Amino acid sequence: MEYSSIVFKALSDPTRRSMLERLRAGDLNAGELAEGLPMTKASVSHHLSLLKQAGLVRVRRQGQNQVYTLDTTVFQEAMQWLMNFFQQDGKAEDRIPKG
Amino acid sequence: MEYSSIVFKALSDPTRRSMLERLRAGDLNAGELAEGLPMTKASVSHHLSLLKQAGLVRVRRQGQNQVYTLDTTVFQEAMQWLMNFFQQDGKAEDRIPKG
DNA sequence: ACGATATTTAGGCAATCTTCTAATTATTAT
DNA sequence: ATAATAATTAGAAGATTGCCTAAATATCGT
Repeated sequence: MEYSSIVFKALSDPTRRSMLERLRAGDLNAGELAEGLPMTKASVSHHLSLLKQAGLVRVRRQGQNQVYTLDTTVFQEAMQWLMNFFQQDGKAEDRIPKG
Repeated sequence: MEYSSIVFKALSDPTRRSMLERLRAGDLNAGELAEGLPMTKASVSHHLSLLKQAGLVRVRRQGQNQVYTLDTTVFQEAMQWLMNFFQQDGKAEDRIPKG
């Protein structure tokens, strides 16, 4: 699948977006990410695997835990795709000055 | 479904993204949007219906044609969601100065 | 009103997605 | 080595997606 598709698909699920939002405040392990979510840890694990695939998070083992970190690189790429709609040869009335 | 989900899901398909990119250059009718795409007009119509649902395009009838226009409002909203990851109480090393 | 053109809607099929339970792997503590 | 804890993987069910063909709707020209 195309890379942009993977990223936007990953962002299209509310559960995954809420995980990403919680990771903004700091790293969390899989168990912590599962807390409060109305689904099993197995399902949470599956969502995490998709986020990992999309490059939106990285993971490292810390003892018994898998610790997840937000990877902001891909966010910037997705943002850039969206920004191109305004900055790069778009219609005049939609254009934003380059600064 | 949540609004953000609808928008990101709409953006997650390469066919739909390519349609949006072509609409940047100017309005196109359904037939023109279908040209060059490896699928039937019915399928293209289905994709257009999803883009409309997401608020990414608007449509008006012009004689026999349905003319599609890019609606940039929603792009800005999606962009804002992504920007929040950097500007709003993110981790220090990811933060971008507010200007 | 009729036929041609433009587009959407309906119904169906295969693939993918989200969730589950059960089984497996990895690490820690005894 | 064994038991406990943390997390993933496997396999299955139900919903959704993306595509198709066929039928329906809307407009235009005669």
